[in-house]
Amino acid sequence: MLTAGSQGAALRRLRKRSEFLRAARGQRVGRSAFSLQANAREIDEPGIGFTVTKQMGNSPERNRIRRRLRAAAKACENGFEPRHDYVLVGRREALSMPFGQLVNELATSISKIHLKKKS
RNA sequence: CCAGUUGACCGGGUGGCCGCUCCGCUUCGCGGGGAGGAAAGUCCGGGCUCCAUCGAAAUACGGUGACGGCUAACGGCCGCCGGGGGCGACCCCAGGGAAAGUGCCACAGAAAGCAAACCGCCUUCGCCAAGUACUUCGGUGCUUGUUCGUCGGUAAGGAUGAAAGGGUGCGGUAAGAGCGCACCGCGGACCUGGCAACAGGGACGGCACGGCAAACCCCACCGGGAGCAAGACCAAAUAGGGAUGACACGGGGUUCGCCCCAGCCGGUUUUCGAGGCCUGUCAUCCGGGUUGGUCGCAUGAAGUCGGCAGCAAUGCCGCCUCUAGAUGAAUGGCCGCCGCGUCGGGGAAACCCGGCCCUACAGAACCCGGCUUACAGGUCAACUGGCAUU
Repeated sequence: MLTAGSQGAALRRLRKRSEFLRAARGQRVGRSAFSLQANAREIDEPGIGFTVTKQMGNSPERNRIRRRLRAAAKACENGFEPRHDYVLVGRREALSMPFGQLVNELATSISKIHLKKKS
């Protein structure tokens, strides 16, 4: 199932409703293109999930938001810390924002959310 | 060339890097498949599944509605008819029944369905006036006429309305009127053509039978309900409902396997009577909910090409193909090149340079056949009306 074996940074995809609810109880950081939620988990591999609600647009637009966020998450794969679950909630800005900016904002959001947690 | 009508189609291409999902294999990898014409709205029709009935019919309710055909079926499609619109190609139509019955026809108008009569027109009579004849000078008779009243006639004309009991013309009449005639319209036995809807002709009738059924209704035909979160199965864990059996509690018997008898009072079973039941442990079975997984799940009324039949929808035959299967939901992210469009500049033109956009509508969720709605830009074919040329 998993393309395991390579590195510890392989991302695990969240699929259960309970996993999303658990992540939503943790820290969160907001940006114009997305909102990042994170919470600790006992599994070593970091988990990532995506949420795009119906208010964001029709079905092709929602798909596009989720795919761009997924590609951005893949780009900062090494930034995610183990033993944590992350959920990205999409916003409409994710459609039009340049991809480089999207990746930068995600990287800073990840470091910020862990800084916030320690304080 | 310009304007238009109808039908069909495309809906970016090609590479690089990094990914997702499914399938296969020689499994630390490799190879292959991977959104649409509407996938949409969920408006119809089916397949499939469960429930009910296990047979259809009836009632109720809902739907459809010219005629003929196609289809698994349809409210779909094709052909044709009728009506309406357009110079035309062509387009639009919820297109059965109004002498089965009930009901409605606002406002206006005299009157909205039995026909009736407001103004008007005409006749009789009365009153009045004028003229005239006679006169016993008081009047009487006759003729004509405006206003008014009255007994009637009439539906030409006016006025209202979406609609006023055929239309136009001539004759006719006191005035009028299908009262008579001609043409048109209407009904129509019958004849001809057509499978039929219907079309053409039409003796005769003298005009009667207004509209609304998207008002109730009548007629014909069709329809059981819910839907893949249908439904089937597996596993785990949790609380503990029901049934059956064994053991344990009193007395007696015993061949030590077990058998027989008793169980008051009280409580419960809605009430009364009868009957049944009451405690604990263990085992088995049944039932209920939760979570996860597997199947359902893609070979089908399937598609390409060719042939035949048919005006067509469509059907038949042959060959070949396998063509997405996700489930917090894959089918993508980024970057080049080409192409399209558009804007600006240069140029006589071909074209060149630069910028923008690189697209519209929109994402499979069990599967098919339709309908409806949305859609940037573009292509092709047939036909129509003009203009020019030959």
